[in-house]
Amino acid sequence: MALPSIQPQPCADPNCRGRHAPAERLALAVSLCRARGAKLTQLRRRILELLWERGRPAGAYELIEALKRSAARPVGPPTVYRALEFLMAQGLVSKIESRNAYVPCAHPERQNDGLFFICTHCGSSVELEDPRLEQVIAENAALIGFRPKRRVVEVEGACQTCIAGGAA
Amino acid sequence: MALPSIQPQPCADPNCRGRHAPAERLALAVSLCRARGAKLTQLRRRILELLWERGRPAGAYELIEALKRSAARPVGPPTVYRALEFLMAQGLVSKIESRNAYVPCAHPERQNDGLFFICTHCGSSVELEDPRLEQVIAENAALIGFRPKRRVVEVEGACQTCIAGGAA
DNA sequence: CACCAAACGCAACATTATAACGTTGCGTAA
DNA sequence: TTACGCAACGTTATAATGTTGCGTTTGGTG
Repeated sequence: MALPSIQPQPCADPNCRGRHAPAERLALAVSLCRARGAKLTQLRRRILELLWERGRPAGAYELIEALKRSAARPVGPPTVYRALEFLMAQGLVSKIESRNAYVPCAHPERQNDGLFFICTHCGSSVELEDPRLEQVIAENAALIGFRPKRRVVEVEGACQTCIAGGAA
Repeated sequence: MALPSIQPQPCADPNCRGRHAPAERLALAVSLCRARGAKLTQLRRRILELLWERGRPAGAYELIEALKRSAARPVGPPTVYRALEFLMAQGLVSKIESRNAYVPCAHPERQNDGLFFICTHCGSSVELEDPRLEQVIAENAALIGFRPKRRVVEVEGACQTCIAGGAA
């Protein structure tokens, strides 16, 4: 039941563009949580799975809808929000603040927050990483004596596919 | 009536930290809108003024409350949201996505979006600018053939004052 | 088993944002 | 003057997102 045959692979390519197999990423999440003693329950795992399957930011209420169809019982908003809170605390999910939506994190095995590109036409999102971003933010924070805790970097625009397809 | 004695000063200091006199920034907004043929109506100006006075991100419903006290008649949510939309289109206001709140832009005379530092203790925010940020984002966007339109960069943490005061 | 803490279920509520439609005021032109 | 067009604003209702409070279940532990 616990995806026994799949070995999680730490992704070494910072420009992999988030193209991971959901099952493989899920196995990594299981592995990480076990190592940390964090309880990735059935519900939490199912929500993470839904996010990976979806391939684009999903709102909390979209998840509730999806669960209503796939789960035995419908789940309420508090339940989903609590699961998302857990997943975010574990670095398995990020919130896209500009859309009130949630995406699975490409690289939960690393600590750093991502840099998100969200297409306003098709709604897809891609997570990249760039250490220079941390650097620039840290330098600016130092200018004003600010101690950063969390950062949000989101870029809205048109993705390659939509540009090529003439939609943008 | 139109703040006749104050001359708006384009701020040349990118590290001014947003410390501007509200009246002076308001005069600049009036001047910019006139030059663009954009109508900075009484209501829109009043909302911008409230944001400058407040000195920290304000939610739409806070503004509604403030207007209820200061204006002849109460205004409804759509009215405030439309005014904010106008002010954002003119680059006079930015939305802090991670807080669902709105702040006046320090430098509407320049085009670029800011880099916001928001203190989770006192709620204050500071807007900085750094061209390297545009550079890093542009390079990453190029990697995936993405065409950026708008960006959100927000850093949550503890400000100098709260650190010094022991609150953080 | 008894106990406890964490996770979950549920109802109600709070907050943020928008839809849909009506009104006002102002400029223009017959 | 009247009619028209248009942008801003008003009003009501409602959608969308997120939270609180509290009771119940569950899974581990002595």
